[in-house]
Amino acid sequence: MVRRTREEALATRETILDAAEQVFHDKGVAHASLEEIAQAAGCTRGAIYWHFKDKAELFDAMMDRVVLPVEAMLDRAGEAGVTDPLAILRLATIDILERTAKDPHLQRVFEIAYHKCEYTGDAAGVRDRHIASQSECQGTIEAGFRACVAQGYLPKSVNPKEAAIGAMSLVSGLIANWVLDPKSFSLAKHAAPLVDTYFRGLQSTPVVKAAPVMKVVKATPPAKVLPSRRKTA
Amino acid sequence: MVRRTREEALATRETILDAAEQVFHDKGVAHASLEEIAQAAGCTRGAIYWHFKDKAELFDAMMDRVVLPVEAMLDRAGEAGVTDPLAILRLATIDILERTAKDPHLQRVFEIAYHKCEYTGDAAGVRDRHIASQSECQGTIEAGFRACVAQGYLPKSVNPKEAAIGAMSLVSGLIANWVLDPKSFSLAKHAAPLVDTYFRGLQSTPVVKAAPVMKVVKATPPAKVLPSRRKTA
DNA sequence: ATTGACATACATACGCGCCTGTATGTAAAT
DNA sequence: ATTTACATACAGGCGCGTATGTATGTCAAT
Repeated sequence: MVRRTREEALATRETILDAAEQVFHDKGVAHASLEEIAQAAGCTRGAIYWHFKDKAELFDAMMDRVVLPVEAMLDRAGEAGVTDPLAILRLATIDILERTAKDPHLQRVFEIAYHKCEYTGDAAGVRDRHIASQSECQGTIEAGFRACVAQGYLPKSVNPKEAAIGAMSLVSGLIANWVLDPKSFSLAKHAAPLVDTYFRGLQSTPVVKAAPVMKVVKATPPAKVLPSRRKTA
Repeated sequence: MVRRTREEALATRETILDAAEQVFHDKGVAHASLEEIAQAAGCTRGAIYWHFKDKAELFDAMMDRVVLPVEAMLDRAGEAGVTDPLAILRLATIDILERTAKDPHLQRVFEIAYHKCEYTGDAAGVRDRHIASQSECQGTIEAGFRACVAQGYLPKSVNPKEAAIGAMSLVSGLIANWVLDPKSFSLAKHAAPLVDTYFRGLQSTPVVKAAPVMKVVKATPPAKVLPSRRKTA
Protein backbone atom coordinates (compact mmCIF):
# COMPACT_ATOMS: atom_id res chain seq x y z
CA MET A 1 0.00 0.00 0.00
CA VAL A 2 2.69 2.45 0.88
CA ARG A 3 4.86 3.64 -1.97
CA ARG A 4 8.57 3.88 -1.68
CA THR A 5 10.45 3.92 -4.97
CA ARG A 6 12.31 7.08 -5.84
CA GLU A 7 9.99 8.13 -8.61
CA GLU A 8 6.95 7.44 -6.50
CA ALA A 9 8.41 9.71 -3.88
CA LEU A 10 8.85 12.42 -6.49
CA ALA A 11 5.26 11.86 -7.50
CA THR A 12 3.99 12.38 -3.96
CA ARG A 13 6.14 15.50 -3.81
CA GLU A 14 4.34 16.87 -6.85
CA THR A 15 1.03 15.83 -5.38
CA ILE A 16 1.85 17.76 -2.24
CA LEU A 17 2.78 20.81 -4.31
CA ASP A 18 -0.52 20.56 -6.19
CA ALA A 19 -2.42 20.27 -2.94
CA ALA A 20 -0.55 23.22 -1.49
CA GLU A 21 -1.43 25.30 -4.51
CA GLN A 22 -5.06 24.37 -4.11
CA VAL A 23 -5.28 24.97 -0.38
CA PHE A 24 -3.20 28.15 -0.44
CA HIS A 25 -5.55 29.44 -3.10
CA ASP A 26 -8.67 28.54 -1.14
CA LYS A 27 -7.67 29.47 2.39
CA GLY A 28 -4.78 31.84 1.90
CA VAL A 29 -1.21 31.00 2.81
CA ALA A 30 -1.37 32.04 6.43
CA HIS A 31 -4.67 30.32 7.18
CA ALA A 32 -3.77 27.11 5.39
CA SER A 33 -2.69 24.40 7.80
CA LEU A 34 -0.29 21.66 6.85
CA GLU A 35 -2.91 19.17 7.96
CA GLU A 36 -5.33 20.50 5.34
CA ILE A 37 -2.68 20.32 2.66
CA ALA A 38 -1.76 16.79 3.64
CA GLN A 39 -5.40 15.79 3.56
CA ALA A 40 -5.85 17.32 0.11
CA ALA A 41 -2.76 15.46 -1.04
CA GLY A 42 -3.99 12.20 0.40
CA CYS A 43 -1.12 11.83 2.84
CA THR A 44 -0.20 12.99 6.34
CA ARG A 45 1.84 15.85 7.68
CA GLY A 46 4.68 13.41 8.07
CA ALA A 47 5.09 13.24 4.32
CA ILE A 48 5.13 17.03 4.02
CA TYR A 49 7.74 17.38 6.74
CA TRP A 50 9.81 14.71 5.00
CA HIS A 51 9.92 16.66 1.71
CA PHE A 52 9.95 20.21 3.07
CA LYS A 53 11.38 21.85 6.14
CA ASP A 54 8.28 23.91 6.89
CA LYS A 55 5.46 25.84 5.29
CA ALA A 56 7.77 28.55 3.96
CA GLU A 57 9.91 26.07 2.08
CA LEU A 58 6.81 24.39 0.72
CA PHE A 59 5.55 27.76 -0.50
CA ASP A 60 8.87 28.53 -2.15
CA ALA A 61 8.92 25.20 -3.95
CA MET A 62 5.38 25.72 -5.13
CA MET A 63 6.19 29.16 -6.53
CA ASP A 64 9.43 28.04 -8.13
CA ARG A 65 7.64 25.36 -10.08
CA VAL A 66 5.65 27.99 -11.97
CA VAL A 67 7.68 31.16 -11.78
CA LEU A 68 11.05 29.82 -12.87
CA PRO A 69 9.83 28.77 -16.35
CA VAL A 70 8.17 32.15 -16.88
CA GLU A 71 11.30 34.01 -15.86
CA ALA A 72 13.38 31.84 -18.15
CA MET A 73 11.05 32.71 -21.00
CA LEU A 74 11.37 36.41 -20.31
CA ASP A 75 15.14 36.17 -20.22
CA ARG A 76 15.20 34.42 -23.56
CA ALA A 77 13.04 37.16 -25.04
CA GLY A 78 15.43 39.74 -23.64
CA GLU A 79 18.66 38.28 -24.91
CA ALA A 80 17.66 37.06 -28.34
CA GLY A 81 16.09 40.10 -29.96
CA VAL A 82 18.41 42.43 -31.79
CA THR A 83 15.98 42.99 -34.65
CA ASP A 84 13.02 45.17 -33.67
CA PRO A 85 13.25 44.92 -29.87
CA LEU A 86 9.99 46.86 -29.60
CA ALA A 87 8.05 44.10 -31.33
CA ILE A 88 9.72 41.54 -29.08
CA LEU A 89 8.80 43.46 -25.96
CA ARG A 90 5.27 43.82 -27.22
CA LEU A 91 4.91 40.14 -27.96
CA ALA A 92 6.47 39.02 -24.71
CA THR A 93 4.22 41.32 -22.71
CA ILE A 94 1.07 40.26 -24.49
CA ASP A 95 2.15 36.65 -24.31
CA ILE A 96 2.33 36.71 -20.54
CA LEU A 97 -1.13 38.21 -20.32
CA GLU A 98 -2.71 35.80 -22.79
CA ARG A 99 -0.93 32.88 -21.21
CA THR A 100 -2.36 33.95 -17.88
CA ALA A 101 -5.82 34.21 -19.39
CA LYS A 102 -5.60 30.63 -20.57
CA ASP A 103 -3.66 28.68 -17.97
CA PRO A 104 -5.59 27.99 -14.74
CA HIS A 105 -2.33 26.95 -13.14
CA LEU A 106 -0.80 30.36 -13.73
CA GLN A 107 -4.00 32.03 -12.62
CA ARG A 108 -3.99 30.26 -9.28
CA VAL A 109 -0.36 31.03 -8.62
CA PHE A 110 -0.72 34.67 -9.59
CA GLU A 111 -3.79 34.96 -7.41
CA ILE A 112 -1.88 33.44 -4.52
CA ALA A 113 1.07 35.74 -5.06
CA TYR A 114 -1.06 38.85 -5.41
CA HIS A 115 -3.98 38.29 -3.07
CA LYS A 116 -3.50 35.24 -0.89
CA CYS A 117 -0.13 35.84 0.64
CA GLU A 118 1.27 38.27 3.17
CA TYR A 119 4.68 39.73 2.46
CA THR A 120 5.50 40.07 6.10
CA GLY A 121 8.60 40.14 8.21
CA ASP A 122 8.64 36.58 9.49
CA ALA A 123 8.67 35.05 6.03
CA ALA A 124 10.84 37.83 4.66
CA GLY A 125 12.26 35.43 2.13
CA VAL A 126 9.00 35.51 0.25
CA ARG A 127 9.03 39.27 0.05
CA ASP A 128 12.70 39.46 -0.92
CA ARG A 129 12.14 36.84 -3.54
CA HIS A 130 9.27 38.76 -5.09
CA ILE A 131 11.27 41.97 -5.03
CA ALA A 132 14.27 40.31 -6.61
CA SER A 133 12.12 38.74 -9.27
CA GLN A 134 10.43 42.06 -10.04
CA SER A 135 13.74 43.83 -10.10
CA GLU A 136 15.26 41.34 -12.51
CA CYS A 137 12.23 41.46 -14.77
CA GLN A 138 12.33 45.23 -14.59
CA GLY A 139 15.97 45.26 -15.63
CA THR A 140 15.31 43.01 -18.60
CA ILE A 141 12.47 45.18 -19.86
CA GLU A 142 14.48 48.33 -19.26
CA ALA A 143 17.31 46.94 -21.36
CA GLY A 144 14.79 46.19 -24.07
CA PHE A 145 13.48 49.75 -24.09
CA ARG A 146 17.03 51.08 -24.07
CA ALA A 147 17.70 49.07 -27.19
CA CYS A 148 14.50 50.44 -28.71
CA VAL A 149 15.67 54.00 -28.15
CA ALA A 150 19.18 53.25 -29.39
CA GLN A 151 17.89 51.69 -32.59
CA GLY A 152 15.35 54.40 -33.25
CA TYR A 153 12.23 52.39 -32.51
CA LEU A 154 11.34 54.89 -29.82
CA PRO A 155 12.09 58.63 -29.51
CA LYS A 156 15.25 59.69 -27.71
CA SER A 157 13.06 61.46 -25.19
CA VAL A 158 11.80 58.15 -23.81
CA ASN A 159 13.24 57.28 -20.42
CA PRO A 160 13.89 53.51 -20.60
CA LYS A 161 13.63 52.96 -16.87
CA GLU A 162 10.41 54.89 -16.64
CA ALA A 163 8.99 53.05 -19.63
CA ALA A 164 9.85 49.73 -18.02
CA ILE A 165 8.25 50.75 -14.74
CA GLY A 166 5.07 51.66 -16.55
CA ALA A 167 5.01 48.46 -18.55
CA MET A 168 5.60 46.30 -15.50
CA SER A 169 2.96 48.15 -13.52
CA LEU A 170 0.41 47.95 -16.29
CA VAL A 171 0.92 44.23 -16.75
CA SER A 172 1.07 43.31 -13.07
CA GLY A 173 -1.88 45.58 -12.35
CA LEU A 174 -3.90 43.96 -15.10
CA ILE A 175 -3.11 40.48 -13.85
CA ALA A 176 -3.76 41.36 -10.23
CA ASN A 177 -7.09 43.02 -10.98
CA TRP A 178 -8.21 40.29 -13.33
CA VAL A 179 -7.46 37.33 -11.09
CA LEU A 180 -9.21 39.16 -8.28
CA ASP A 181 -12.43 39.23 -10.32
CA PRO A 182 -12.08 37.41 -13.65
CA LYS A 183 -15.65 38.06 -14.70
CA SER A 184 -15.26 41.82 -14.47
CA PHE A 185 -13.54 41.87 -17.86
CA SER A 186 -11.93 39.61 -20.43
CA LEU A 187 -8.17 39.65 -20.05
CA ALA A 188 -7.70 37.85 -23.36
CA LYS A 189 -9.59 40.48 -25.31
CA HIS A 190 -8.14 43.58 -23.74
CA ALA A 191 -4.54 42.47 -23.27
CA ALA A 192 -3.19 43.33 -26.71
CA PRO A 193 -5.12 46.60 -27.21
CA LEU A 194 -4.07 47.91 -23.81
CA VAL A 195 -0.42 47.05 -24.29
CA ASP A 196 -0.60 48.69 -27.71
CA THR A 197 -2.16 51.77 -26.20
CA TYR A 198 0.73 52.13 -23.78
CA PHE A 199 3.31 51.49 -26.49
CA ARG A 200 1.70 54.10 -28.76
CA GLY A 201 1.96 56.51 -25.87
CA LEU A 202 5.68 55.80 -25.65
CA GLN A 203 6.15 56.31 -29.38
CA SER A 204 4.51 59.73 -29.21
CA THR A 205 6.65 60.92 -26.31
CA PRO A 206 7.30 64.64 -26.81
CA VAL A 207 10.86 65.86 -26.95
CA VAL A 208 10.57 68.36 -24.14
CA LYS A 209 12.95 66.99 -21.51
CA ALA A 210 12.71 70.33 -19.75
CA ALA A 211 14.12 69.05 -16.49
CA PRO A 212 17.90 69.44 -16.94
CA VAL A 213 17.56 73.12 -17.90
CA MET A 214 18.78 75.24 -15.02
CA LYS A 215 17.70 78.68 -13.98
CA VAL A 216 15.19 79.54 -16.69
CA VAL A 217 13.97 82.38 -14.60
CA LYS A 218 15.87 83.65 -11.67
CA ALA A 219 12.97 84.30 -9.35
CA THR A 220 9.44 83.30 -10.22
CA PRO A 221 6.86 85.79 -8.95
CA PRO A 222 3.92 84.21 -7.12
CA ALA A 223 1.51 85.08 -9.92
CA LYS A 224 -1.35 82.64 -9.27
CA VAL A 225 -1.11 80.52 -6.22
CA LEU A 226 -2.92 77.22 -6.61
CA PRO A 227 -5.19 76.31 -3.71
CA SER A 228 -3.11 73.94 -1.67
CA ARG A 229 -4.92 70.77 -0.69
CA ARG A 230 -2.60 69.18 1.76
CA LYS A 231 -3.61 68.47 5.32
CA THR A 232 -5.10 65.02 4.95
CA ALA A 233 -4.82 64.55 8.70
CA MET B 1 -6.45 56.27 35.89
CA VAL B 2 -9.03 54.77 33.59
CA ARG B 3 -10.72 57.08 31.12
CA ARG B 4 -14.43 57.10 30.61
CA THR B 5 -15.78 60.23 28.97
CA ARG B 6 -17.23 59.90 25.52
CA GLU B 7 -14.51 61.78 23.76
CA GLU B 8 -11.82 59.88 25.58
CA ALA B 9 -13.41 56.67 24.39
CA LEU B 10 -13.31 57.95 20.82
CA ALA B 11 -9.68 58.81 21.34
CA THR B 12 -8.80 55.29 22.43
CA ARG B 13 -10.72 54.01 19.42
CA GLU B 14 -8.49 56.07 17.17
CA THR B 15 -5.45 54.89 19.10
CA ILE B 16 -6.49 51.31 18.52
CA LEU B 17 -6.95 51.98 14.81
CA ASP B 18 -3.50 53.55 14.67
CA ALA B 19 -2.01 50.57 16.46
CA ALA B 20 -3.82 48.16 14.17
CA GLU B 21 -2.44 49.95 11.15
CA GLN B 22 1.03 49.70 12.57
CA VAL B 23 0.88 46.07 13.60
CA PHE B 24 -0.94 44.95 10.46
CA HIS B 25 1.78 46.63 8.47
CA ASP B 26 4.59 45.04 10.43
CA LYS B 27 3.27 41.52 10.95
CA GLY B 28 0.63 41.15 8.26
CA VAL B 29 -3.07 40.97 9.02
CA ALA B 30 -3.23 37.23 9.55
CA HIS B 31 -0.19 37.06 11.79
CA ALA B 32 -1.11 40.08 13.86
CA SER B 33 -2.69 39.12 17.17
CA LEU B 34 -5.15 41.33 18.97
CA GLU B 35 -2.85 41.13 21.96
CA GLU B 36 -0.05 42.76 19.97
CA ILE B 37 -2.38 45.47 18.74
CA ALA B 38 -3.67 46.12 22.23
CA GLN B 39 -0.12 46.32 23.52
CA ALA B 40 0.81 48.78 20.76
CA ALA B 41 -2.25 50.83 21.62
CA GLY B 42 -1.44 50.81 25.32
CA CYS B 43 -4.58 48.96 26.31
CA THR B 44 -5.81 45.38 26.56
CA ARG B 45 -7.80 43.11 24.27
CA GLY B 46 -10.83 44.00 26.34
CA ALA B 47 -10.80 47.51 24.93
CA ILE B 48 -10.54 46.23 21.39
CA TYR B 49 -13.42 43.83 21.88
CA TRP B 50 -15.45 46.66 23.31
CA HIS B 51 -15.03 48.83 20.22
CA PHE B 52 -14.95 46.11 17.55
CA LYS B 53 -16.61 42.76 17.15
CA ASP B 54 -13.49 40.98 15.97
CA LYS B 55 -10.35 41.38 13.91
CA ALA B 56 -12.27 41.63 10.65
CA GLU B 57 -14.36 44.54 11.88
CA LEU B 58 -11.25 46.24 13.19
CA PHE B 59 -9.62 45.82 9.80
CA ASP B 60 -12.68 47.23 8.05
CA ALA B 61 -12.76 50.27 10.30
CA MET B 62 -9.05 50.86 9.74
CA MET B 63 -9.47 50.74 5.98
CA ASP B 64 -12.60 52.89 5.99
CA ARG B 65 -10.80 55.64 7.81
CA VAL B 66 -8.44 56.09 4.87
CA VAL B 67 -10.28 54.73 1.85
CA LEU B 68 -13.59 56.52 2.28
CA PRO B 69 -12.08 60.01 1.92
CA VAL B 70 -10.18 58.94 -1.18
CA GLU B 71 -13.28 57.44 -2.76
CA ALA B 72 -15.24 60.55 -1.95
CA MET B 73 -12.57 62.61 -3.68
CA LEU B 74 -12.77 60.43 -6.77
CA ASP B 75 -16.53 60.69 -6.89
CA ARG B 76 -16.37 64.45 -6.69
CA ALA B 77 -13.92 64.44 -9.59
CA GLY B 78 -16.30 62.25 -11.56
CA GLU B 79 -19.47 64.22 -11.08
CA ALA B 80 -18.26 67.77 -11.29
CA GLY B 81 -16.33 67.89 -14.52
CA VAL B 82 -18.33 68.65 -17.63
CA THR B 83 -15.61 70.87 -19.05
CA ASP B 84 -12.64 68.87 -20.32
CA PRO B 85 -13.23 65.55 -18.53
CA LEU B 86 -9.94 64.27 -19.86
CA ALA B 87 -8.01 66.87 -17.89
CA ILE B 88 -10.01 66.04 -14.81
CA LEU B 89 -9.30 62.34 -15.13
CA ARG B 90 -5.65 63.10 -15.65
CA LEU B 91 -5.44 65.33 -12.61
CA ALA B 92 -7.36 62.94 -10.37
CA THR B 93 -5.18 60.03 -11.40
CA ILE B 94 -1.95 61.89 -10.91
CA ASP B 95 -3.24 63.33 -7.67
CA ILE B 96 -3.80 59.89 -6.16
CA LEU B 97 -0.29 58.83 -7.10
CA GLU B 98 1.36 61.98 -5.81
CA ARG B 99 -0.69 61.92 -2.65
CA THR B 100 0.46 58.36 -2.11
CA ALA B 101 4.05 59.35 -2.67
CA LYS B 102 3.76 61.97 0.08
CA ASP B 103 1.45 60.57 2.73
CA PRO B 104 2.96 57.82 4.90
CA HIS B 105 -0.49 57.02 6.18
CA LEU B 106 -1.75 56.22 2.69
CA GLN B 107 1.42 54.30 1.96
CA ARG B 108 0.96 52.02 4.95
CA VAL B 109 -2.66 51.33 4.18
CA PHE B 110 -1.95 50.64 0.52
CA GLU B 111 0.88 48.34 1.48
CA ILE B 112 -1.42 46.49 3.84
CA ALA B 113 -4.15 46.21 1.23
CA TYR B 114 -1.79 45.08 -1.50
CA HIS B 115 0.81 43.00 0.27
CA LYS B 116 -0.07 42.35 3.89
CA CYS B 117 -3.54 40.94 3.62
CA GLU B 118 -5.03 37.71 2.34
CA TYR B 119 -8.23 37.99 0.38
CA THR B 120 -9.44 34.60 1.49
CA GLY B 121 -12.75 32.89 1.94
CA ASP B 122 -13.15 33.15 5.69
CA ALA B 123 -12.90 36.92 5.68
CA ALA B 124 -14.73 37.18 2.37
CA GLY B 125 -16.00 40.57 3.35
CA VAL B 126 -12.57 42.00 2.87
CA ARG B 127 -12.33 40.60 -0.62
CA ASP B 128 -15.83 41.65 -1.57
CA ARG B 129 -15.19 45.07 -0.24
CA HIS B 130 -12.06 45.48 -2.30
CA ILE B 131 -13.85 44.21 -5.39
CA ALA B 132 -16.78 46.53 -4.84
CA SER B 133 -14.46 49.46 -4.28
CA GLN B 134 -12.52 48.66 -7.44
CA SER B 135 -15.71 48.18 -9.39
CA GLU B 136 -17.13 51.50 -8.28
CA CYS B 137 -13.89 53.29 -9.04
CA GLN B 138 -13.79 51.53 -12.38
CA GLY B 139 -17.30 52.72 -13.19
CA THR B 140 -16.50 56.29 -12.31
CA ILE B 141 -13.43 56.33 -14.52
CA GLU B 142 -15.29 54.60 -17.32
CA ALA B 143 -17.99 57.25 -17.21
CA GLY B 144 -15.28 59.86 -17.40
CA PHE B 145 -13.75 58.29 -20.50
CA ARG B 146 -17.18 57.94 -22.04
CA ALA B 147 -17.67 61.65 -21.59
CA CYS B 148 -14.25 62.24 -23.16
CA VAL B 149 -15.27 60.30 -26.24
CA ALA B 150 -18.68 61.96 -26.44
CA GLN B 151 -17.18 65.43 -26.21
CA GLY B 152 -14.45 64.72 -28.70
CA TYR B 153 -11.54 64.73 -26.27
CA LEU B 154 -10.77 61.17 -27.33
CA PRO B 155 -11.30 59.37 -30.65
CA LYS B 156 -14.57 57.48 -31.16
CA SER B 157 -12.53 54.32 -31.50
CA VAL B 158 -11.60 54.39 -27.82
CA ASN B 159 -13.43 51.78 -25.77
CA PRO B 160 -14.27 53.56 -22.47
CA LYS B 161 -14.40 50.39 -20.42
CA GLU B 162 -11.10 49.19 -21.76
CA ALA B 163 -9.52 52.57 -21.21
CA ALA B 164 -10.74 52.56 -17.62
CA ILE B 165 -9.40 49.06 -17.02
CA GLY B 166 -6.01 50.13 -18.29
CA ALA B 167 -5.94 53.29 -16.22
CA MET B 168 -6.95 51.46 -13.05
CA SER B 169 -4.40 48.74 -13.65
CA LEU B 170 -1.62 51.17 -14.37
CA VAL B 171 -2.31 53.18 -11.25
CA SER B 172 -2.86 50.25 -8.92
CA GLY B 173 0.13 48.45 -10.38
CA LEU B 174 2.31 51.51 -9.86
CA ILE B 175 1.19 51.89 -6.27
CA ALA B 176 1.53 48.20 -5.50
CA ASN B 177 5.02 47.98 -6.97
CA TRP B 178 6.18 51.18 -5.38
CA VAL B 179 5.03 50.46 -1.84
CA LEU B 180 6.61 47.03 -2.15
CA ASP B 181 9.99 48.64 -2.75
CA PRO B 182 9.86 52.44 -2.54
CA LYS B 183 13.56 52.89 -3.18
CA SER B 184 13.37 51.12 -6.55
CA PHE B 185 12.01 54.28 -8.17
CA SER B 186 10.51 57.67 -7.37
CA LEU B 187 6.75 57.53 -7.60
CA ALA B 188 6.46 61.30 -7.38
CA LYS B 189 8.72 61.87 -10.38
CA HIS B 190 7.32 59.22 -12.69
CA ALA B 191 3.62 59.49 -11.84
CA ALA B 192 2.66 62.33 -14.18
CA PRO B 193 4.82 61.28 -17.16
CA LEU B 194 3.53 57.70 -17.03
CA VAL B 195 -0.09 58.75 -16.81
CA ASP B 196 0.51 61.14 -19.69
CA THR B 197 2.10 58.36 -21.71
CA TYR B 198 -0.97 56.20 -21.30
CA PHE B 199 -3.31 59.08 -22.10
CA ARG B 200 -1.33 59.93 -25.25
CA GLY B 201 -1.73 56.32 -26.25
CA LEU B 202 -5.48 56.65 -25.88
CA GLN B 203 -5.56 59.84 -27.93
CA SER B 204 -3.75 58.13 -30.78
CA THR B 205 -6.08 55.13 -30.88
CA PRO B 206 -6.48 54.04 -34.51
CA VAL B 207 -9.96 53.94 -36.00
CA VAL B 208 -10.05 50.27 -36.90
CA LYS B 209 -12.93 48.94 -34.78
CA ALA B 210 -13.40 46.04 -37.18
CA ALA B 211 -15.52 44.02 -34.79
CA PRO B 212 -19.11 45.34 -35.22
CA VAL B 213 -19.03 45.07 -38.99
CA MET B 214 -21.23 42.17 -40.07
CA LYS B 215 -20.89 40.05 -43.15
CA VAL B 216 -18.45 42.12 -45.12
CA VAL B 217 -17.88 39.15 -47.32
CA LYS B 218 -20.41 36.40 -47.47
CA ALA B 219 -17.96 33.56 -47.32
CA THR B 220 -14.38 34.38 -46.52
CA PRO B 221 -11.97 32.07 -48.32
CA PRO B 222 -9.26 30.81 -45.96
CA ALA B 223 -6.65 32.93 -47.63
CA LYS B 224 -4.38 33.47 -44.68
CA VAL B 225 -5.72 32.08 -41.47
CA LEU B 226 -4.50 33.93 -38.43
CA PRO B 227 -3.62 31.72 -35.51
CA SER B 228 -6.83 31.97 -33.54
CA ARG B 229 -6.30 32.59 -29.89
CA ARG B 230 -9.78 32.42 -28.45
CA LYS B 231 -10.84 29.53 -26.29
CA THR B 232 -10.53 31.08 -22.88
CA ALA B 233 -12.34 28.07 -21.42
C1' DA C 1 -26.34 69.75 45.36
C1' DT C 2 -26.51 64.86 46.67
C1' DT C 3 -27.62 60.49 45.96
C1' DG C 4 -28.56 56.31 44.07
C1' DA C 5 -29.18 53.48 39.76
C1' DC C 6 -27.62 52.36 35.64
C1' DA C 7 -24.63 52.47 31.61
C1' DT C 8 -20.06 52.98 29.94
C1' DA C 9 -15.35 51.68 29.09
C1' DC C 10 -12.52 49.09 29.80
C1' DA C 11 -9.15 45.10 32.51
C1' DT C 12 -8.72 40.40 33.99
C1' DA C 13 -9.37 35.54 33.90
C1' DC C 14 -10.63 31.20 31.84
C1' DG C 15 -11.36 27.53 28.62
C1' DC C 16 -10.84 25.77 24.30
C1' DG C 17 -9.31 24.42 19.71
C1' DC C 18 -6.01 24.43 16.47
C1' DC C 19 -1.59 24.13 14.64
C1' DT C 20 3.23 23.38 14.87
C1' DG C 21 7.45 20.73 15.52
C1' DT C 22 9.46 16.65 16.84
C1' DA C 23 9.97 12.06 18.31
C1' DT C 24 9.03 7.54 17.36
C1' DG C 25 7.17 3.51 14.76
C1' DT C 26 7.32 0.78 10.46
C1' DA C 27 7.26 -1.49 6.10
C1' DA C 28 9.23 -1.61 1.80
C1' DA C 29 13.29 -0.48 -1.20
C1' DT C 30 18.22 -1.00 -1.85
C1' DA D 1 21.21 -4.35 7.47
C1' DT D 2 20.53 -0.02 6.56
C1' DT D 3 18.15 3.68 4.52
C1' DT D 4 14.09 5.55 2.57
C1' DA D 5 9.53 7.34 2.79
C1' DC D 6 6.38 7.98 5.04
C1' DA D 7 2.40 7.32 9.27
C1' DT D 8 1.43 7.91 14.04
C1' DA D 9 1.82 9.80 18.55
C1' DC D 10 2.95 13.39 21.75
C1' DA D 11 3.76 17.82 23.88
C1' DG D 12 3.42 22.54 23.78
C1' DG D 13 2.01 27.22 22.78
C1' DC D 14 -0.59 30.67 20.96
C1' DG D 15 -4.50 33.21 20.06
C1' DC D 16 -9.41 33.67 20.09
C1' DG D 17 -13.88 34.44 22.17
C1' DT D 18 -16.35 35.04 26.23
C1' DA D 19 -17.45 35.54 30.89
C1' DT D 20 -16.76 38.28 34.61
C1' DG D 21 -14.98 42.05 37.52
C1' DT D 22 -14.75 47.03 38.37
C1' DA D 23 -14.10 51.81 38.49
C1' DT D 24 -15.82 55.61 36.67
C1' DG D 25 -19.20 58.70 33.94
C1' DT D 26 -24.08 59.98 33.36
C1' DC D 27 -28.46 61.33 34.70
C1' DA D 28 -32.82 61.52 36.81
C1' DA D 29 -35.08 61.95 41.21
C1' DT D 30 -35.06 64.08 45.40
